[in-house]
Order: sequence, then C-alpha cells, then structure tokens
Amino acid sequence: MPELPEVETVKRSLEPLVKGRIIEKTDVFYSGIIKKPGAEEFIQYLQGKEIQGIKRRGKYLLFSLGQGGLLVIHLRMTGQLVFSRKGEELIKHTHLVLHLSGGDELRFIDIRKFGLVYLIPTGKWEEAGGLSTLGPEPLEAEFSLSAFQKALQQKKVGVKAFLLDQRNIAGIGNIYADEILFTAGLRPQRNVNSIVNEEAGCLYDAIRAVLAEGIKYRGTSIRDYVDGKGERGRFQEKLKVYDRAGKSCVRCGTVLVKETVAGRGTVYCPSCQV
DNA sequence: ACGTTGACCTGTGTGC
DNA sequence: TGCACACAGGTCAACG
Repeated sequence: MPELPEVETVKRSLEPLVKGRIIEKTDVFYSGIIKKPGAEEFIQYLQGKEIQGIKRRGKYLLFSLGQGGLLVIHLRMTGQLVFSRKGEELIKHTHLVLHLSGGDELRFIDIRKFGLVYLIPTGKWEEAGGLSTLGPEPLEAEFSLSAFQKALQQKKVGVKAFLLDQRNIAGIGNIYADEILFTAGLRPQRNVNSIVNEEAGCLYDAIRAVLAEGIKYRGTSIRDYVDGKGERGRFQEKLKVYDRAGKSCVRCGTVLVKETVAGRGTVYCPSCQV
C-alpha cells in the first residue's frame, strides 16, 4: 500500500488520536514482524511509555516514546495501522495491538507479513533497516533542484529505477513513480544521464506536484490501503497511468502500454512520454 | 556500478 | 466449481 502520501495520511490521521496516550499493554500475535529487539523485550519496553508524537521519514513512521525510545514502523506492501475502539472485533492478520490509556487500541494488520517494526534508541537510525540511508524528503526544502540535477548526472540508471531507489529520494513507490513520469513526460526506461536540465526541472516539479496531490486526496486505495481511522483514500480516481494499461492516454488518446521496468509492472504512454 | 531474479507472504483475478 | 498461474503500494540478498 503505502508510499509517501499514504504514510503521511496515516501519520496525520493517527497523531491526534494517539498523542499523549500511554501504552498500557502490548499483544504480539505474530512476532515475525518485530525485527528489533526480541518480542519479550519489545513488550517489556513499551509498557507504560507515552506516545509523544509521530513523524514520517520516507515510508517509515516514527513514534517517539520518551526516554529516548523510538518505535519505527514500515508498512511495506499491505500493512495497516488502525486506531480502534476497545472491544472491536480483531480482524484476521492482526499481528500487534497496543492497548492505550483511555481504552482504545492501535492495531497493526498486515496480510502479507512484510511489514517491519523496530524499537530503537532515538538517533540510532542505522538500527532500523534502510532508515539511515534515505535520500531527501521530496516535499521539504532539503530537496533542491540543483542537487537533484547533479544526482541525475552522476548515475547511469533508468529514471524509474532512480525514483524507486530510496537512497536517491525518500518515499516514492511504484504507483507514484509511474504517475510522476507521466506528468513529466519521460519514459520510465530513459537513462537519467540523458536527461537534460529542462527535463530535470519538469521531473522535479512533477515529483512534488504528484506527491502533494496524493496527500491532498488522502492516498491511493486500490487494494488494501486505509488510513489510521480505517478510511480509504481517493487518489485512485485521479490516476492517469497506473492500473490503466490498455486504456487510452488522458492527454493524447494513445493506448497505454504495460511492461516490466526496474523489476516492476510499469504503465506509460508510448506517445507522450519520451 | 548496474541489472535481474528470487525470496519473503497471502489474497485475488484470470483463463482453462 | 475447481485448479493453476500471474500478479500485487516494498525491500534485500545473491548473482552475473
């Protein structure tokens, strides 16, 4: 499910509901999602900790717990973090439940079990998978056009592979990569070192515009994605290429094609993406 | 340095 | 209806 706009929407929907709450008890139903530390220590540590706030970095959610503790969650493909009232029936694939003060629960649900949970000391980001090697946040000022152009020139990869590599830019996944490339008018296979400055400017603008639009519509719910209240997003209604293979291009009418690029299903317009 | 592929999992949609 | 197969918002490791 979750790329930057989805994770950001989860963060925004969840934060007012859980901020200031105390974790009174933790249930772990599938310990495989907890990467660090062991399940026992994990449960022990959380006991009595306050959720002071939530941050997002790329596709990671960071829960600050006070006393220097950070709960890091990555939803991968099908993970959901949902706030639930006490007593609501546990649905299948619920792997983790945080029981909060006030009687509500924060539940981690994940059909495919790819999701990851880490408990790390604040600042020790290298202990949580790829968190420490993430590139700039594309919607923040730290993401500058000049640095972006330079990064493009330095590499020799297809532009879709470049966008998907979290070390280059944090938070773009398969759906938004295709939408961004359509908006920028670039073929996914296009080598980044062939991208001239004007095109790089278009791509830079498209990255920011498409991701911002995704957040505005609260994410893309094609399959499993829901926000922290269990509500679906609406950006699937705005998609121009993703999931539209065989349909006509909204810009020029040409039939959109699908092929594998960078190991992922990729849809583009063979006529207006060059 | 780069790409491709398979692995991790479960569910859904398709075609026979 | 049943079955087999491909494919799915993500990353990693192994290989060439």
